[in-house]
Formats: sequence, C-alpha cells, structure tokens
Amino acid sequence: MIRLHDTMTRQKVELRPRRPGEVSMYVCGPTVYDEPHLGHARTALTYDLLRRFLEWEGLRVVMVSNITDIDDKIIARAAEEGRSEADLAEEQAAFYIEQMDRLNILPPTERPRATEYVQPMIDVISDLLDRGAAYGVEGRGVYFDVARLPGYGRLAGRNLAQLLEDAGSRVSVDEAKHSPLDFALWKAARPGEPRWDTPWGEGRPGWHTECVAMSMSLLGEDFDIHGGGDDLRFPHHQNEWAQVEATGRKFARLWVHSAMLNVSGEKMSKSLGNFTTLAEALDIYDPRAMRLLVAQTHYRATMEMGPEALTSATEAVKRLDAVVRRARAEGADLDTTERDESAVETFRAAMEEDLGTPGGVEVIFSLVRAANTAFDRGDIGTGGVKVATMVELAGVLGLELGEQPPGAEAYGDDAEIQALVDARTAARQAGNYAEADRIRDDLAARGVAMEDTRGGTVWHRI
RNA sequence: GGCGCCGUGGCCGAGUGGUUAGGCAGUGGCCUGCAAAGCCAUGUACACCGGUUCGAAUCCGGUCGGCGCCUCCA
Repeated sequence: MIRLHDTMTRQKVELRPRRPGEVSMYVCGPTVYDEPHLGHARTALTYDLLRRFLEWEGLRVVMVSNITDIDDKIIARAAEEGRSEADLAEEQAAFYIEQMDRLNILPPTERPRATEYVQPMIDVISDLLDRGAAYGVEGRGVYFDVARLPGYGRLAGRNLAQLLEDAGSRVSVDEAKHSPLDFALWKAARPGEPRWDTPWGEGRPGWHTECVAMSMSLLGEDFDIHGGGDDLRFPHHQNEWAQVEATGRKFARLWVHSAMLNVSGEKMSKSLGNFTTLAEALDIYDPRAMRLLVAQTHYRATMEMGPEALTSATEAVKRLDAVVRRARAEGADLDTTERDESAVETFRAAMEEDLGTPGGVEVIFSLVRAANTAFDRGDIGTGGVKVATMVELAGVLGLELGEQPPGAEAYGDDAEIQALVDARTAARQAGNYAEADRIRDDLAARGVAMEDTRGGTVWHRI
C-alpha cells in the first residue's frame, strides 16, 4: 500500500489511482524567465523520485509537467533584454530541460507550454463567466469571484474569513475587484504585450488558469496527483482548485508539496536573490550527489543544500561507485537476477510510506557494507547479490552507479593507462616498489586512482 | 497580527513510546610492501522546564530560539 501525505486533508492517505495500475500526475513546472536554481532541482528530483518509484512498483505513470512560457516576468525580462517573449522563453525552456537531463530526470510524458493551451484556457474562463463565478472588468481583465467558495483557503490551512481579514493589510486593495482575494483569470492586453483574442477582448492568460487548462486537457478530470513546490500551495494551487471546483468538476485526488530549500538557514528564492544557479552547481558537483542529497532528506522537510552537504554527498556517491568497481574486479556476477529480498522489502516499505527515500538510502548503504564484508571474506557470490540488489535499488532512485563522475578526465586513453597499471603490477611482483610507487604517483597526477583487490588492480578516473 | 513547521552527537539528516538510523568528517585497530579501497571499534545526540507513563528524543503543556506561508516564487 502506497501512502502519501495529502496537503488538502493534511494526512497521509492511500494512493488509489482512478484507473487501477495507472497513476496520473501533474507537476507544476517553472516559469522560464531566468535560469533554474537549486530549488528547481529539489522539486524536480522529488517528483522524479516519486515517479520512478511508482514505476518500479509496476504502475504506469502518466506525468505531465508544464512550462509556463507567458507571464508578467517573462514580459518584463524580455523587454529588458530587448527581445521577444517567445525568444526568451524558448531559450530558457531549453536550458531548463538541459539541466533536468544532467540530473537524469526522466522526461515527463507530456511537457506542455502554456501558450499552446490558450484555447482551453479561454474555454475554462468562458465556462466560469457563464456560471457567474467570474466577472469582467473593463480594461483590466476577467477575475474569479472567490467569495462563494466555502472551501477556499483550505490548501493554506485557512478559511475565507481569515484570508479576508488579512487581505486588507497584506494585499493592496483593488477597487475594481469584488473582493481582494479575487484573482485574475485573464489579463487585458497592454501596449506592446503578447495578446490573444477572446470574446472579452485581447489579452493574456492568468497564471492560475494555465495549469488548470493544461492539467485538465491532458489528464482529464479526477486525476491522481497534483504536485509542486510548497510555495505554490497558496495561492497558486488554491486558485487552480477554485476554478475547477466552481465548474463542478473533479480535480486532483491528492495534493503533494515538496518543501523548500534553505541557504544558510534562509529560504532560497529569486526574490531574495540568494540563489545559486543549478547549472553552476552541476558544473562543480556530480549531479548524482545532488540527487542522493535530496533523497537523503524527506521531501516534506526543509533542507539545506550548501557546499558542505553537496561535498559529503559526493563522497557518499564515490562509495557506491567503488563497491560496484570492486564487484567487477572480484569477478562477481552483477547480471544475476538473484536479490537480497529482505533488503528489497525493507526498501519498498520505506518508500511506500510517504516516499521515505531516506529509509531507502539507508538500505542501499547497508547493502554496500554487506557486499564489502562478503568480498572481504572471499564470498563473491553473496557480494555479487548484494551489489546487484544495491544497483537496482539505487536505480529506483535514479542513481546510475559504476560510472565515472561526469567531467572526469585523464591524460591518455584507456589502453595507455592499463599498460601503466600492468607495468606497476609487474614491478610490484618483482619487488621493485620504488618503480611501482613512481607509476602510481604518475597516474595519480593524471587523475587516475587505483585499488588493489584480490581480483587484481582496478583503476578509475577521479 | 493570523496559520503552520522546526530545534537530534563536528556537519548533513532519519526515526519508533523501551533494541545501532544512514551519510560525511575525526580517532584507534585490522588488511596492505606502503597506500588506496574495505572491514571492525569509537562519539554517554536528541533546545529548556514541567507533566502523563513502569519507561519519552518520540505524547501533553509551557519557555526560549529559528524558519516558512499569508504577495511573484520550485
């Protein structure tokens, strides 16, 4: 039984897909007006972890993750840079996807762009207007009328009255709106801005409507999971919910939110300007280290992703790679279908309980120790099963092991290095340790490390 | 102000009412020609004060401290 924490009901609930065997999931993606930062990685990795786990459990996952390519910030940035919104958005979207690939994040089943779903958005808004749940304001746009939705605020853990009480002080009161809580479904075009024609005038879609149109168009009513970063809980997701609720349709069955990232104790965000770009970090650290670090922390807990944490995760990944190399050197059969079933079940149990990736990681490391212990005593068969199991479970977390860190380079090709390694072995066997050590130092200087195992000497680039 | 989260050993970070989380780093030992990799051992951790309990880091109350949301944001 897979359980997940549902933000709407604030409790862990069993995942019961609307269609047995298939999980439909919508995850809010980025607004592409700037480069992605570490926070985007945490969110994207979280849902990739969930998706991979569900698939490993034998479920078919239909995952939709959008790219918001029209928005106030994109318009502003494009104007600053003196180019078109489409040009900027396309460039940033491509860059975002490139970083996701580096993180080994599986491409979503569908990756819709907001501008491709303007008609569905218009349909949503028309429907809301017809039902009297929205109203137009001349020259401004169309607003959603939240006042009559009793459940509004639930995702934020609040009610309408509480929200209204704060609204006056926190949100600048807009006389044009019926209520300060009302939000824009459609924004009337201003000079020079991208625009689409509609029955109520030219303009562009409001953010909250975009995700409704895309999710409902691609997944249909009553889809299983709606996810995103915790900062989207309110108002974004609440406003999405409001629109669907007002039309009497069924929306997401379950709401999942992944926690934020802190940088030295403070939330990292674009508005605070304290963010590290993802590309920058991935140039320095093994992307697998970032993935492991994310998996070591529960997705609903705020985490710190500083240099220290990334460095320690990098070392941890090396340990995983090392045992795979050792297994090969020892001549273990890693293609075996035999598994440490007990470990697999412990892993599954941890993961089934609200995506308990930290517990899963624990299982992986306990297998590493068990494998090394087995190899130490010469039990290659047992060691091989442990490693094969470990590799599979790490794979569920999206960690491909036994690989050399990206960017690792050494002077010379494999054959040349192997020749030197062989020469060192010969020198050692001849008792010429000075020569052996000289070769070792030489290779080390070229970025090649060696490990002597009973199966022989193996080397790898660092 | 309202709502909510958190405070775990050098760092990161899990967790169940009573048995070692795990990772990184450190120290000692084993292994090694020496290393590397690895294994073993090692840290009397749970903000503070009360309470419930046979027993609480884990439940309740309070105190202090930190953070988030309430406004664009993954």
